[in-house]
Amino acid sequence: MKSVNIKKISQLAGVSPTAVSFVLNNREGVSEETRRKVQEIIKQEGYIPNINSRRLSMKRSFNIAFINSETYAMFTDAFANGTVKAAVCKANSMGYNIMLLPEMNLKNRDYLTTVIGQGDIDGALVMHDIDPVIYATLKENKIPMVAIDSHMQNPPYPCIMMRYEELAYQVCMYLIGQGHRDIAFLGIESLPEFYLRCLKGYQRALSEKNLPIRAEWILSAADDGINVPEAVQNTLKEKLSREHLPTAIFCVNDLTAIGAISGLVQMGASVPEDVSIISIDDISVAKYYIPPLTTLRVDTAYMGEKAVEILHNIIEGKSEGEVFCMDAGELIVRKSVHSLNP
Amino acid sequence: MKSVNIKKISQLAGVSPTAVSFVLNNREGVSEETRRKVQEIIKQEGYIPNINSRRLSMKRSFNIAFINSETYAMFTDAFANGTVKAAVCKANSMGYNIMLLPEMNLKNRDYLTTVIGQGDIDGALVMHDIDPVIYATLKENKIPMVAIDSHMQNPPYPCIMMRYEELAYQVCMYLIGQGHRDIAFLGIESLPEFYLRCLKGYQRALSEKNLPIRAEWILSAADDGINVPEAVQNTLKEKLSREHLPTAIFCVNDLTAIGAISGLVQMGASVPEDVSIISIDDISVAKYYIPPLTTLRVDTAYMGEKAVEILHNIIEGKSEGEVFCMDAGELIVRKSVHSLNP
DNA sequence: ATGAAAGCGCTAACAT
DNA sequence: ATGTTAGCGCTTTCAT
Repeated sequence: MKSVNIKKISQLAGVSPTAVSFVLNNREGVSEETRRKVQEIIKQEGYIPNINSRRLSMKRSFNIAFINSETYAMFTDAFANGTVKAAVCKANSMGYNIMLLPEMNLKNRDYLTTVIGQGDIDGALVMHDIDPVIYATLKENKIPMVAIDSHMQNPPYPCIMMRYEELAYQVCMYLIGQGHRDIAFLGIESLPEFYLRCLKGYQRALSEKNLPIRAEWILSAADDGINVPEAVQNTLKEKLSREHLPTAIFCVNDLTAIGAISGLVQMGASVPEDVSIISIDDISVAKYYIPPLTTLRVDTAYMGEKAVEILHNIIEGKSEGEVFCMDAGELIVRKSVHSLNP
Repeated sequence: MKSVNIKKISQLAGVSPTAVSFVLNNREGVSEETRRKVQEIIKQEGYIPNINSRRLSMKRSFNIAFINSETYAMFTDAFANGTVKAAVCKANSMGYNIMLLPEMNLKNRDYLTTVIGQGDIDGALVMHDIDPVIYATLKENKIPMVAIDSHMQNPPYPCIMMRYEELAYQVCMYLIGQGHRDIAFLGIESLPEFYLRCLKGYQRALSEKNLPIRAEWILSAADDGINVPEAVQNTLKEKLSREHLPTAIFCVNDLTAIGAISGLVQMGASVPEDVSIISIDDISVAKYYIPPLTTLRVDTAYMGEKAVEILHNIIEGKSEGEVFCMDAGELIVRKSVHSLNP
């Protein structure tokens, strides 16, 4: 197809392929005059270097894999939307392609090994956390990775983290500020580390305001990580009775909040009149839900970009990787919290 | 890193690199004995051929790009979830990687040109439809593409299609079967072709049952393709009055239905008691919305797989591409439609 | 059926 | 600063 290659460019410019290569890679070692001449020819011919040749000689793929772990489905995770888009743009602007890998079950794990063996991955990005087996595979093969929004308290790998305890604290303080005293906590078991961190924030806020922490109001849904709202819905109907309800529930994320609201409505309670709901994330449907969710927004786009930057630095050997903590989020006040203040 | 290459394998097996290459690619021209011996050595050494070398010599990338057009954000399109996952798995099983490209605005279009110029794409997949400029770029560069769920009536490119007129008809007939006579149509302007096809089905159903088609009940929201529910919400509040409402609205997709419901609720109407809502898609939140949506489910996973198959055949020169029509969908009856039958 | 050898289009070490 | 040349690890043509 495209017959113009580095050799042809070098001939047209009257220089050696090396000179052209240097110009292409912005390296010094060519005179300004040569550089300009080469650049002109390149532009004139619309020349774009063949990436595969480059890959072969440099033993690098310029590919970053987006890996999904077995228990996690990125494309049903509303949270991931902003992150992925931003990561793709950032990666592209830095010369990487983003390669999409399937959810990592046993069969697909072999595929990962193959792709790595082929030399087709320079690094990997992961949403939230990574299956230990997959992580081991990456490590064995010296493929650097960065987790975006790790839920762990002390993640063993480079990642972008939110201060979830802090966020939970902030959200609960808001509830208290609105006059709530009977505040329940609602977490999901598929995200145990995340659960614990949020719970800590909840407990700290209540303690600080001398509010009793009642065991009956620490709720958890035994979800499978996929159908979160449904599991939450069932949990609520099972564990709460219409007659004895908290005035507010802090749900660990929007999907949980959605499940909670639909569960409460099915029980005949109304939100926010009977029970206020607050959560963390601000996923795209949050503002169209009924009632629109009051939730703590997280800057997902920035997380995606930052993750790519960190990964790049590891790939280039400029860094060992880091745990990057995001600043706190922004509370988006909508309609799911009712004020009890006079 | 991995120092084992085809040469080493050939030496260990006591044959030529050519023989090994033939074995790797399942080509004839080697004796059964040689083949077995080579396979044994390959297994023993855990040898995986270098993909970039392969790409260079074959002038093929084994990459399929997932392209998003400017006015469309795949990761906020709940519909795309199932499709993308299935497409990735299928593509991988056929030896392709899926490369994620950013939304195609002007700047990113240059990136597409670059990626193509680099020789890094064998074919492209697109959700719904593709920007004409992007399509032209692909065509100029002889990059085959397949659109998944094209909304066009007569798409000029290979694609997977739903019979939306048929689906709309089916859905409206269901409404009529539930005793509804005052049925409104609600489309979105960002999807004009899709709008028209659904409208046709709506009109056909009503005509067939001798129901009047009233201009005032053919509603359209002037959305930007991104914040669909919000635009729909506003449209409804503007064009409908609480006193004069249809008993049912057929919304062209779930996101539109969500906007419609929240708009109606804000107007003081209740769904489905005052107004029934039905739509097409069955996106993941559909069953958690209040009320849970009655909607026509589309087999998104199958669409993704089929698209990859068709694309592969074009890439291999086995086919010119085709327009593949899906069978009709499955009506998921939940709570958003109220029966008016005695 | 088998192997030698010439690419594929770059990068990089080395010589000038 | 510039050019020569030898890879990178495959596929493929062409002899044998």
